[in-house]
Amino acid sequence: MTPRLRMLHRAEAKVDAMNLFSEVKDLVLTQLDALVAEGKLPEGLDTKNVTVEPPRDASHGDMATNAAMVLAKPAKMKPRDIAEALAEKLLSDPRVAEADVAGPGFLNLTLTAATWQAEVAQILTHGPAYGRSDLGAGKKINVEYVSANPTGPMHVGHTRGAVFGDALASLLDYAGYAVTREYYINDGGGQVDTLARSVYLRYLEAHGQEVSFPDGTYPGDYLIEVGEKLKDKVGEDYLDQPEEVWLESVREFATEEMMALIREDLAALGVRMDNFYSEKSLYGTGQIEKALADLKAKGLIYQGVLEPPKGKTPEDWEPREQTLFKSTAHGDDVDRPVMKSDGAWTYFAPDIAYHYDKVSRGYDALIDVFGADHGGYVKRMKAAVAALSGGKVPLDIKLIQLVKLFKDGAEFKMSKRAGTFVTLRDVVDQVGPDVTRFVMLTRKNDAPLDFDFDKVLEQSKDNPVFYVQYAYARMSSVLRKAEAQGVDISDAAISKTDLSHLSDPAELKVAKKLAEWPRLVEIAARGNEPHRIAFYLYELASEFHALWNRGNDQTDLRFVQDGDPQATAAKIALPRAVGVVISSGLGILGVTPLEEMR
RNA sequence: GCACCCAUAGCUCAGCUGGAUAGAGCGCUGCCCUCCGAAGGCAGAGGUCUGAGGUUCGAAUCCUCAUGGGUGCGCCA
Repeated sequence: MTPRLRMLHRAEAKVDAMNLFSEVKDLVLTQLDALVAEGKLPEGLDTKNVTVEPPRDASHGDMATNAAMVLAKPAKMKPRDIAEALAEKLLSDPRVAEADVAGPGFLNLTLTAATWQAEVAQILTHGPAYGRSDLGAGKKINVEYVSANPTGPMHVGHTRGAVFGDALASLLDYAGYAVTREYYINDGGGQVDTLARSVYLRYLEAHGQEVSFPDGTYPGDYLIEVGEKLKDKVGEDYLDQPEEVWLESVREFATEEMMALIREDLAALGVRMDNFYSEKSLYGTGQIEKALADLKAKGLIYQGVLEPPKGKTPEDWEPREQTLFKSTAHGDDVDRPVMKSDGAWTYFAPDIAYHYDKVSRGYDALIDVFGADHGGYVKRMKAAVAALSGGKVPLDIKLIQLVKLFKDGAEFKMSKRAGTFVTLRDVVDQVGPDVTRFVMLTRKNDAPLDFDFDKVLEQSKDNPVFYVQYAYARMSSVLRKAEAQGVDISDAAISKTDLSHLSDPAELKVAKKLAEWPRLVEIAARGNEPHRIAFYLYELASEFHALWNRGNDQTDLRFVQDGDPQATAAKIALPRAVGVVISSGLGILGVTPLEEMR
């Protein structure tokens, strides 16, 4: 093995300072180096595929490494021979109790109880910082989410995207990135004109006129108030006036009103943006021109005529020459128009300019959170960012699938026309922000989500929100009881207690689950997958509930030892550590832990 | 027609960027409260991971094809 590879190992170890799995992986790599030095392994082996992870079956041990199998071929040795040599080396580490070769060449490791006890102590010492990672190494990352059109209140579909983006941003922050949470306001296109016309109708209505809402306007009640506010502001000035007189001013007024509404919706959900970026600000300021000039300089802008899509040619199709972006140069299927045949920008042009601006602001990575119906734009956006940044800034686009609503046991279909339109407010007002957020994260972003109004409020184990909160409440209850016994329940005091009694397999099982937390954070952050946090918390809660019930017939496993404050003081470390991790996890999801279930 | 996403227990879904005998919850069967919150726990039954090839020590995971769903496809954002 080369010195360069050894240095890589050390760098990894530093990154994952508090991750026990990484520490053991580092140990494995170090011992592989030692075997090389002793001439028992050939030099120059590539160890990048060596992993240390929890085995699927706990009876195999605490951790398993595939090192022997990965290295067998390049080393031209039998996997079992490598595994046995490595096992002997690893046993010299005080943390390793057993090292067994199994199956095709797995090396199963069992760690000493003291190692797990030390991990629990780490949790109590570091508190919320336990599990924090510097995986991101302070790199700047921009997460764009929600970006709902400023034409009305947010609905349930937006809600899922908002929760996902917000949790992802928190997760990345926890994993050591410098995160910016950003909202792109689509205030530059035709739909804000439609909004302005709709508000104008409500304005007329506020003046006592009878109005009707033709197709292509927004008939929603939420604009009534805006029409009245407009009346308060401008009085009769816009009555009987042509559109040229009022359109621009009403548009601006209405957009601001809608953004105020959306900010309130976001606040109700507990989402706070760092930055609102206006599409309109890109027009007439040379920004779009600048971005396109950059692409043009790279030879990616040209005049051309697109082929009609095969199999589904629009009836009114006719070939037109347009200004096109050569997105096919960066993986797209066809080139995309940036300027219409009448000389106006397409929506794609400001999108390019917006992402150009993000790149210019020096972000190391970008993430866009879109609705699944925008799946068709992924390739072109990635192509644009790849071109603008010279391939230096990765863009990950997360598509959020639909939310299906259920009420009274049946699917609840939304329809703007029928007025059965469920807003973010409807949901948050009925079930609260915490439940809304957690439930929205109990599915992968690209899987459809069923949201059942009755079920999410149910207090039973098939409601994951309740199940996790219940575990936290039980933990809190235990601490209250301990305190009533006169035990000092501060984390500082608990962390100083002797943890060597934590040796029952049932207790160690919980400690092992806790030790997975830092590793899980990194896995979730690497994949931009906050849902993993929610699933982990459910599993952790499950382990905790199981241990709790063991106390029913095995009294020494109870956290509160009646009439024995000393024993209690020692026993509450584990539940408290569970509480710390649950609290951290819920914090990433934006959910407040409950100390009591009421 | 093309592109992207998806297909895992009867149902709803996980599956840690290729690991060992594929896991939870619901539902079903049988147990556990004079005892820290039973709003919970334990045990059992339930699978050709849609199908067929391929890559390799090893595939639910990666590649190709097929089938079945979802989304989108210039002058709307």
